[in-house]
Amino acid sequence: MQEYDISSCPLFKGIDPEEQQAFLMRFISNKKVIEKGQYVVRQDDEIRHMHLLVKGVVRTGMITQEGNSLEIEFIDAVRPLAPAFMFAHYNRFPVDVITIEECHFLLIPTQEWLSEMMGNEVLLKNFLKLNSNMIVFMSQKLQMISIKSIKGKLSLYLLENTTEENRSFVLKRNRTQLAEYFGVQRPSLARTIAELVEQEIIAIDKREVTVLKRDELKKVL
Amino acid sequence: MQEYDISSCPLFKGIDPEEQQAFLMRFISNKKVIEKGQYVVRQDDEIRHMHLLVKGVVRTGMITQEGNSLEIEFIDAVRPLAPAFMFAHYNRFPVDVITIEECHFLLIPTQEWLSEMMGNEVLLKNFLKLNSNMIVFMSQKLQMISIKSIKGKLSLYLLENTTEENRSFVLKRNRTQLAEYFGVQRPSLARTIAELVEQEIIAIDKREVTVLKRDELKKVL
DNA sequence: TCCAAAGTGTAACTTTGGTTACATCTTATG
DNA sequence: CATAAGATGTAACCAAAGTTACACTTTGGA
Repeated sequence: MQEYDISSCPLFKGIDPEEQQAFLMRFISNKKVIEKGQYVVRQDDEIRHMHLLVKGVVRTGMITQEGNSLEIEFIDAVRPLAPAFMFAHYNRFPVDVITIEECHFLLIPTQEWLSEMMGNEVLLKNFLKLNSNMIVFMSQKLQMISIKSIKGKLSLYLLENTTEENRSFVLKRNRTQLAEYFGVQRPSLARTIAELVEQEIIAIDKREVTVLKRDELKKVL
Repeated sequence: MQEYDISSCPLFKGIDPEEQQAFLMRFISNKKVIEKGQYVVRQDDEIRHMHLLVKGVVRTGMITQEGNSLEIEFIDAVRPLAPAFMFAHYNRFPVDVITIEECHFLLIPTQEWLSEMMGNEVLLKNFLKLNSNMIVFMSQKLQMISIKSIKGKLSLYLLENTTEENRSFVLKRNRTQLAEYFGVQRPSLARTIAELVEQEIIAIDKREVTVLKRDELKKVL
């Protein structure tokens, strides 16, 4: 029988290896192997099980139907699929999931997953944290997207990455990626950056940005 | 001693009145009364307790800093404050919360709330559902907002509210509200609707919309 | 080290949607 | 029923960002 190591999954962080093994033993009989290039689940399929990817890689479609880049995400083992959606009233997968290579899943019925969490505080905490973190991430994304102007998005980004004291930072993304992150066209972003530089609100050298007039940035928001 | 009825809170749905009473008894000592017009919590305050509003009304600031309408929300008792954020790594309130009238809160330490959930499956399910529903809501909002053009937003909205067979439906919102929902200006929305009518893709009479050319709408997305 | 591929800045032009103003229609309420 | 407040359609104008094209720079391998 094939062994799996689920210790890399955030759900099992802080849980004894023995307990992890015991967990695996309980659900190994629910193993499902899916060949390369097949659908694991389709968008709007009802979620009846916790789908735990224990081996392989999958690709998911986008949550946002439109956007500058098709938001395709790859998920490596060991990770749960759409854990944040399984207990919703509309408990259906938000995206298609397709295998990139042969994948192994543990399918744990929702009710049994609930029992597992009731019996293991760490597991419960980890699951709650995963969901909560997802919400924090989405709120930030929502905040960014709901700012309409490029100048506004950029200002927020610059203000969040600097303080009064620490006026400089190094961009983690290149210009093209930054434009994608903001959901705008690259030349448009370049134009806006050039404007801020022109007005001496910021200075920029390669990836190093310095905020010169913090107040001006705040005024934009 | 004042009595509270928490049965209206989705967290306690399906829980016996006796259990609800027992719950209240356990935490009634952690009651906190806040006068009208005072801050309950501020944005970025750490969340150390489940804040259960058992009496009164609060107002929260907006999640989105910009948008057409300032997204102010009123919360009536009995509801928890920001339950989806309490277990996040960045476990801080996403918004300011201010009382509209005298409010009573039950403050349940995070760890104790966790224990309550471990001891009551229905409570746990309700809490998970609340979080999951929040995520579903946010995904939908994200999807809508991330479509850039008004034509696109409108098309998605129309397609979601009709089928091949059922081509008509009655708008739940008036034009002004619809524009707010899309996060666009009302005259801009009116212009776009007029265009779709002009091209005979839809027909509209007061609140009743009929999709005439479904394919054209799909083409937009 | 050299070269192809990717990233970047910039300019001209187009499209979209925001802004403002106003006339008309609808609705709620006394 | 009368009337005022709010909702709606429309048009002219303006600002912001998308689009396209191209030259120049940087980067990562061969």
